[in-house]
Amino acid sequence: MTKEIHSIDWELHLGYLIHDVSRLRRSAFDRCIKPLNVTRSQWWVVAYLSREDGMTQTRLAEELDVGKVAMGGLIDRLERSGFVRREADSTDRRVKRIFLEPLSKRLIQKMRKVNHEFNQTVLANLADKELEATAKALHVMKTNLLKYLESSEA
Amino acid sequence: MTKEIHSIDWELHLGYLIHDVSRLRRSAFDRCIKPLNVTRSQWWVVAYLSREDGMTQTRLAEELDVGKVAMGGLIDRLERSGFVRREADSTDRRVKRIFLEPLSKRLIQKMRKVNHEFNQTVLANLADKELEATAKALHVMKTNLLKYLESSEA
DNA sequence: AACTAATCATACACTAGCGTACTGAATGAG
DNA sequence: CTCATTCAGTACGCTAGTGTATGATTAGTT
Repeated sequence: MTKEIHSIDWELHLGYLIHDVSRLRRSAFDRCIKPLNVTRSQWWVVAYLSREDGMTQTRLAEELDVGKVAMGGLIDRLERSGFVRREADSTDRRVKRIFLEPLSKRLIQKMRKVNHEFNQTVLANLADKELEATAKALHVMKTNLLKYLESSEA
Repeated sequence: MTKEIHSIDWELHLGYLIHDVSRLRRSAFDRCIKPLNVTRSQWWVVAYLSREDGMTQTRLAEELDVGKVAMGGLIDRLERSGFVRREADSTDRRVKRIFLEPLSKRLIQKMRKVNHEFNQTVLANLADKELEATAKALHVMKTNLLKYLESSEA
């Protein structure tokens, strides 16, 4: 029937879809990790620290593409929950380095499993080839967006 | 080189990509509409009202898949900016209906153009066929996610 | 008619993001 | 060496989302 769909339709459709999938993905993931007593944003901090312990706050903020203030708040809450600790840098008295506490190691173990199961759920009924094509298209969009954001930031 | 990529790689990759594209899309869109003096969330409310003026707050919250409290706040701000007005329902004294003010009509006109240009930018260098395939894959993910969220909400 | 249920909007507390302004510390130019 | 600049982290105020609780009002049941 609607064989000839104009590009404007795909534009809108795709916009909604990306928005929806991303939102639903967040909701679902949040529900998955609720029992672990850590929020999605907080988990990302721990995940990055697990690859390189002792980063500075500013560095973490850059890696996660988040403002320094937001990162400060996240670390406040993570520290209060006992997942990380702040430590003063020995050579530069401005910087505070963030280290994982034992509690986080346990979290990381549990999260590995949750992550895998979650992806299985989301990507069910999709062939590798489709996933590859989708990733490629999304990558182009990402490039377009980065270019746009760069060009208009002046 | 890396011809044989295991599905686990795509899982992760795709997760990051969806997250990134969605985030960058939001940032870019926010920057686009900054001159219009309305936020992304607020714009969505106006957009939905433009299709059916005079909805109740609860109905709007459902349509936009947002909590009633969040919707209340959005309407507070939209009302303060003069984009909408609250009106008491004549038959049910609990409900307040939201109506667009003239200021919104002008906004809608401007937004039409912004939206089109924005999509052109994001979807540059992508063929219709690729967009179609991507939309299809995202739709499957959306279905998976909805099923999961439904099943686990008990 | 009276009591209970559900419903609409709101209040409060929390997480999370942004932007701007600020303090203290380090660094680079003159 | 000193002064200006840069940089790390924080404070404050705003938007936006969540969940839970509450008051008012309506609707349903007995």
